Amino acid sequence: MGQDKLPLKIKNRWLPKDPATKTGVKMIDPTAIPMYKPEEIEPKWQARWEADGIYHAQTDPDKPKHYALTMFAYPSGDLHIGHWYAMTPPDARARFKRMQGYNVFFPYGHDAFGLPAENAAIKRKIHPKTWTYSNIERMRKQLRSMGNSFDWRSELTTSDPEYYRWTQWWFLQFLKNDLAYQKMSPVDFCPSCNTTLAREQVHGEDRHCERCETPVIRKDLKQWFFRTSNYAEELLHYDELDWPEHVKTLQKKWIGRSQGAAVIFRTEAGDPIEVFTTRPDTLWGVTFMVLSPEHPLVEKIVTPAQLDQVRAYQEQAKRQSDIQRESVTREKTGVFTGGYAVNPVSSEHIPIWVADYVLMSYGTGAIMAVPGHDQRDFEFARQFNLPVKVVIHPEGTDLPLPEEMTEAVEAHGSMVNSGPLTGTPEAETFDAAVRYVEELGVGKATTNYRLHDWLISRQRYWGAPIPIVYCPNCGAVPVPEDQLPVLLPDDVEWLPTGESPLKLHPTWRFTTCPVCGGEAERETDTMDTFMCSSWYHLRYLSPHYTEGPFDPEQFRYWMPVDTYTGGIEHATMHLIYTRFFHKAARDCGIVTGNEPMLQLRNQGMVLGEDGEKMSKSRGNVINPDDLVERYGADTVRAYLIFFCRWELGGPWSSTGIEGNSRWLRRVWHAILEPYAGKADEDTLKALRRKAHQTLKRVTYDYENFEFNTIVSSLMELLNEMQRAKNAGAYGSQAWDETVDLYLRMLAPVCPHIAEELWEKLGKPYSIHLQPWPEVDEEAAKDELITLIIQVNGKLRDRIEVEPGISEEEAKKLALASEQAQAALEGRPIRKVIVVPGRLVNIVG
RNA sequence: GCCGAAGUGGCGGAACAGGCAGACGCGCACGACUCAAAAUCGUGUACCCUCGGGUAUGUGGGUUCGAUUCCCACCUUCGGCACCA
Repeated sequence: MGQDKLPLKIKNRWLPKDPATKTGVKMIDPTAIPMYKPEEIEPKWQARWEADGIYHAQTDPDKPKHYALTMFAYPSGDLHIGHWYAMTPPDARARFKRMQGYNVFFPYGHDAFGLPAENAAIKRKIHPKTWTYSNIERMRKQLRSMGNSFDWRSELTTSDPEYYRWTQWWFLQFLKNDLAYQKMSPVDFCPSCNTTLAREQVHGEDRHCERCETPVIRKDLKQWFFRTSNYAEELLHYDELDWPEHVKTLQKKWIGRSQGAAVIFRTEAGDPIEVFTTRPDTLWGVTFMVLSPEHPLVEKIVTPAQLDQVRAYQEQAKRQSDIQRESVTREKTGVFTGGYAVNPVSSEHIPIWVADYVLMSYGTGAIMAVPGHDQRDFEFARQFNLPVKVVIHPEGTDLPLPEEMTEAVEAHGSMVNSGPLTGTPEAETFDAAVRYVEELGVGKATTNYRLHDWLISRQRYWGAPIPIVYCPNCGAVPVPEDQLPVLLPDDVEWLPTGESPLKLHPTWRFTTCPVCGGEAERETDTMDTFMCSSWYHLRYLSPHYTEGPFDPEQFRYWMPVDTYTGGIEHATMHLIYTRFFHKAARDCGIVTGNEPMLQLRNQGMVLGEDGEKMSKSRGNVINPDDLVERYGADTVRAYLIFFCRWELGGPWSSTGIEGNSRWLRRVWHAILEPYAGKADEDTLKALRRKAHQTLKRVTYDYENFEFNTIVSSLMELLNEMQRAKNAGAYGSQAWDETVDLYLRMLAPVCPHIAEELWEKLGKPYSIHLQPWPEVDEEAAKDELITLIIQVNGKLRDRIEVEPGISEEEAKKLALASEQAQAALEGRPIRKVIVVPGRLVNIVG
């Protein structure tokens, strides 16, 4: 280094153009300045940092810890600009925290199991394992080019047997503690991916697969579930968490708590039909019941006369999920079963219908229909000429006649036409109705949740095998822990047939029963990959630990995660699963604490230059490797941090990044090119003031994820430095102090150039291990402030005053302003508002 | 339909707690350097204007001495949910 000379033609850059401002400044030998060559300094420092292990986190009870975690990515093969955007600002913050004296742990790994590997395998005839691991190899290199301060010693890959051994172990712990169970149930099945999906992986009104958008179908399969819904209530509590409101709202909606009552109706034959209602106060308004087409009782109550119709309807409903549903305002459909139920409060006999607007997956799959006070029931009643009753009278309204109603009255009100509860005032209806059914022994208050148990079985190859053996004598037997991992065989036909590929393996599935030693077969389904990502933050702590999923000593020091960052798309999936997982693990006695991640922040998305989502088909994809080659990683980092608010994201601009490239070159030259001259005291004071004001601002911004203004503040400071330098500040104490602060503030954003300049100035290696500087409040203080003078809220004048100016003095100065007086046009002054140190508003 | 986020110059964005709207950057214009171009440096850059000022933060109201910021209604864009009983 230091060999490259500047071409002579740019020797007079930075020289003031106006002779009057020259103040005798003379540049000393500009040709001695090496050029800024990121392509040379970046790999050099990356190698050095890694060799020296400066980002290795070491447990140190005397130091405050900071576990900064960024969501690991699926190794799809190429590092996308989105990965840079997700990882670079958190890296800058982790670096800032490190300089602040925290013992920072910032790990990285690969979420390597999953469908794309299998799909690629099918398409290109490459083994999923080969594909995945070569992608990982490639991404490792790309990840290193970012210059992130990852602690690579903790790198993990979820498809390594060393990792999934413990994924299987967790499954066994949950099984042992009755948090995992197997049941036959209608599940969502993607006919294109040939596997079942968790409820969360089914999207949209047409209920399509999140990955391939094929509408899912219902299948009755015996599958494994986790008891996520046991934690529905606890998951609604966020007191310990500093999470974005938006994410909490999404989760709360997803969990879907609703309070109401469970009420048992009976068929005329005496079979119970339990329903859930949020409106027990409308019990006397029930005029029919509706069962979901899949409801088991349908078989029993359907009369021979109605059988054909009901069967046909059930068949059609089953196909429904196959069919793209047309519109939101679908007409209600349904069929009468021929059976009748008895209303437990009124003893009225009411018809039982089957309709697909009642979902088997919510509540009990059966409802009491109150067309007078529920819009859906109302529409159904009108469709099939069923009676409507009015039993609630909202205050201040006229009681409508059922035959004249055009919509249901959903408002609350006092009870009418409700037997012994008639006349109950609005405020008491819910409690009175619940008490009434409780006394009759036909119901009770309950809370219902939308959240389902988590279906974790997948009929795919590239995942962690579920460690279960089926024995004809002993049933489903867990594989003993000392026999883990249940290894995924390599020689498998992974073509999707709708069956688990492992089932087609000639030998793998055959084994012996761990209990009786007899012939048995392995479970051939694998686990949902969200299972792998629910606990990776724990494995990072000790990725090669063999005594358990993590080293408890490491856990005690590092957990919980202090800062977790990633995309919003995981709000109702990964982020619910991992919270559930931690709570379940806590209840198994394996971990302590209630929450795994204390602080959560989400980044937005980098869009293409056209403002649209980046996609290959649109041709608007930005490739980070090309950018690094052209500008260097520091410029790419700076641009990503600068160009928009991190949580919002925004469109990429290929001219915008030029600005950041220029900025770093200016930083380079401003600091390295010497000037002769002597600046006056005021210039130096102003320089220090700006430096410390910037430090104050930048410190706040790093702490609060306000990344874009970090870069703009540093740009402002550079502009000030340039002015001071032109005025002869170079080489002064104030200059040296400012440069020192500048590099420390720059280091988290642009680690390479900061390190290089730091070294060139003869400062001790490494800048990334230097302490974060303290703000000199005295130096940061403004000498003069601009006092704003308004008349009737409009700016009329501004005057320079001492910051400590008294209200009286400010008022006097304002009233003395000619501009203000002119604006008053002789009107009398009614009021004067003085905001100390800011403005005076004269109202006249 | 319900829930959430966001609307500020030609563009990306700034404005910590209701007090100078447009920091910083891009782009553009002009100038310097150059034979010339690029690069670099400098200056300017919301709109209107009768040059005094006036108008501007999606639209319309409101609160306030004062609103990009708070409240109400609406419009647009993006995201989530999808008959949840």
